[in-house]
Amino acid sequence: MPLLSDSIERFIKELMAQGNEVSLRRNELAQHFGCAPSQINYVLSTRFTLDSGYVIASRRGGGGYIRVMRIAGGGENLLRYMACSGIGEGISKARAHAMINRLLEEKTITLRESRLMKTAVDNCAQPVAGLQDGMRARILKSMFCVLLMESI
Amino acid sequence: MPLLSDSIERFIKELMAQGNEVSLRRNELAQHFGCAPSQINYVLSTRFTLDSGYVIASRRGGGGYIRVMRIAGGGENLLRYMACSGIGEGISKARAHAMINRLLEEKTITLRESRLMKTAVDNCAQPVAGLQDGMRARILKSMFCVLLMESI
DNA sequence: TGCATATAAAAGTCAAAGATAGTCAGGAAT
DNA sequence: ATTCCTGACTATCTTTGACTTTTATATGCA
Repeated sequence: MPLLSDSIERFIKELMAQGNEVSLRRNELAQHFGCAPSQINYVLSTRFTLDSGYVIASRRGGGGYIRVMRIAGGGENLLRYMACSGIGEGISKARAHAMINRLLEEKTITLRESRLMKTAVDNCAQPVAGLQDGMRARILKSMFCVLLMESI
Repeated sequence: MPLLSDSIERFIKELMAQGNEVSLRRNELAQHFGCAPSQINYVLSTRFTLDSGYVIASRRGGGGYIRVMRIAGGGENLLRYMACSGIGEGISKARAHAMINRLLEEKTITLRESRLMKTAVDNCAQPVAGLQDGMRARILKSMFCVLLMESI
């Protein structure tokens, strides 16, 4: 008897065979496999991670969905390496900036993009009052300011 | 089956295709979509917000109406407004996305930039193990993945 | 006529119900 | 020991309906 998680993983990957994206209803999928809905979350969070090249987006409420996207671009490129292997569970500010600079030198990103990325990693790493909303506000503001500087 | 709210949103935006303003009768519109009149208010208050560049004016009583107006103009002024007045000490995910979408529609930022910004605000607001380095790693990874992704 | 009041015709508000998805602790299986 | 799986609880998004407020118009009366 194959593992439930493996079956669900394979099923989702088959759905994605055409195209790099698929949209799921969590409850439907759970019913199809006769398991708890939260099992789907388990599979997604263990088998469709950023590190393994997937991005998940979802929405709750009526008309809710889970979208699984596969990151394109096979093998060799620098970005892929950086995204998948170059960062572990944690990274210093210095290393983050170094990686961003490297992408800029390779012309993989623009100057503006590099500045947006740097301000995001710089500002995300300090604690802030009003936890979630406060952090969001700080990062967003810092990015707006980057754009504003650029436009002057 | 597309979501009712989405259909109504699209319908209103199509009506506005010519010109930056449209006038509606709430009850007529509700009847057209076979829904409760208050549904229209819901759509207006979630999809036609100030952050996303709309202003609503209305009048009750006989001859009542709802007028939806699109605020024109992007660039430096919009950025300055958003950076200075648009965000307080905290901001929700929904508002942050609305503002970023608006910048995109006004062509003040590119699609790629909008995706980088969204992923930064989305990922900065969840707790993470290994506080500072962990947060930096997650944001950086998520931004690298945006760059890798062909389509969202 | 001119004013006050009633009636009708809008639109607004808000809380509750419905419809999804997410989280997390803990037991089960390997 | 680690990975798998579930269920209870939480969070978010949509839709509705009962009730309120506002405005225009009709009616009645001095």
